[in-house]
Amino acid sequence: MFVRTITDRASRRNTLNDLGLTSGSNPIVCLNEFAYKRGTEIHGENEPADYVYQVKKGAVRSYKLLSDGRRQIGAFQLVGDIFGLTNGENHRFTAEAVVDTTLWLMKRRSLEVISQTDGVLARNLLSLTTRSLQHAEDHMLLLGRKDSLEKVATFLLEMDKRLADAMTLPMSRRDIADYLGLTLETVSRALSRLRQAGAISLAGDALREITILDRKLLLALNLQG
Amino acid sequence: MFVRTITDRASRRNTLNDLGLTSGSNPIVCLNEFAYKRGTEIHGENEPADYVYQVKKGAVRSYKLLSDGRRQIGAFQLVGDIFGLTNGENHRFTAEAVVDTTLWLMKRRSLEVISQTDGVLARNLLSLTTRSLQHAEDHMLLLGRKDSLEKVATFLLEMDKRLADAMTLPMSRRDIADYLGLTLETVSRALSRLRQAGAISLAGDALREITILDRKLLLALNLQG
DNA sequence: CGGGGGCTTGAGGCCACTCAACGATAGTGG
DNA sequence: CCACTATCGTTGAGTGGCCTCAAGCCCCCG
Repeated sequence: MFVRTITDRASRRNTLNDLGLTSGSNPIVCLNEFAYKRGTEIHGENEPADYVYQVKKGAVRSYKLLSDGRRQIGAFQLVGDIFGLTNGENHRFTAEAVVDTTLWLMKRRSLEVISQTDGVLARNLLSLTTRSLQHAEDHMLLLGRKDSLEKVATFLLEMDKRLADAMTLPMSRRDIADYLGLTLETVSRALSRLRQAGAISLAGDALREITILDRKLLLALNLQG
Repeated sequence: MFVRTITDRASRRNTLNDLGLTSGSNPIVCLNEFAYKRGTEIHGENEPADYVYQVKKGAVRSYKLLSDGRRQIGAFQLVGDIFGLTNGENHRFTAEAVVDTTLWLMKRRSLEVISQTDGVLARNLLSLTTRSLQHAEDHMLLLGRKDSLEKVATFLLEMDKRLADAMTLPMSRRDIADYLGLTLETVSRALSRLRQAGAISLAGDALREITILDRKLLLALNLQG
């Protein structure tokens, strides 16, 4: 695992802009780049939240565990996503690298201090939190009220939108299952049914290259309001 | 349904304090009291969010619907709770009065304007959003990974904590079911099993007075991290 | 070539759902 | 006062969707 302090201006400005830091007037946020091997932990649940992270490369899963090992993944963080934000002192999820992943790190304290005087940053922190909340609200509907085919269809449409180019899923069937509240076998069966129905095609390494052939069919399964 | 503008200082100060408005320096937030009959809609999903609400008396359910009528209640708002906060222009839930309910209303615009200059208010808005997010995160774990008995046990402990005095549930079995991702029959069966196990007792109107007799038993079912 | 990890597929079982009957309570109107 | 109805909750019987367990395939890698 290697560590490097970002010194080139371009990288820093890019990230800071995502948080809406206004130029110049702010002290410099401590910003590091950090690489995580596939499967390693980024932060644990209930650990002190010292850093806020942004995905530069790779993908992250954030999850909670029950004491007997059942796992619920609350969200996947993909390139560009910011996570680790919290008002309290501790993280509420465990975060792990799904694949080899590079993150930008910021000191949480710095953000807190700056947001006291920088209204733009403060509003962007609220905006990020609201976006997480909205995702969680939609996901509650999925977990509580959709059947397995609908869950997988919704998942594929979400990934299609967020991965943008060439949909190669970074996560395993087990990860998908723990995100959707299913077992990996049920996910696999749902994907097979969608493939046989002509909605998608599966290819590549561990059948993780997925192409959407019939979007209407998936949308029909992604019932909304 | 009656409407009355709050004019007495005590009520106003009480509510504003919940949001952390600092005294004096702020323009007065338009604040009304509004009564809703049991079952009536407070605001609809995707409607413009003009107001923010605080429960003075009663209880509120906030839910999403699928097009075929399946319903997922994301949260119950009880006395003191603030809801209707959103960054976007529209509400993301439909909110209905579970029982006859009285709310305080505030103009959302006013809060937005004030929070531009009032750091304390801004931070409290973030804090409220974070609390909602935390609840949603915990609820995802429940919906995705707990069985019916665990769900009902968790629900009872939540209500016990939040209702404080004399636990008379305001909501029906159907509401509970739509909150927990179950059917009303399954909720009823789970309650019966908990009663037979000596964990709770049921009494009152529609068997909505629930007393916790054996907290350990419920806690054992409320597995965590 | 053996082993391991990830995925699929099949067989069988179980938990929650569906459908239905029934009791209790409150409100309504004759 | 009593039917009548509507609402809410409980309980039983049977079904079905998802889980469990197991086998087998593929691919990569030592």
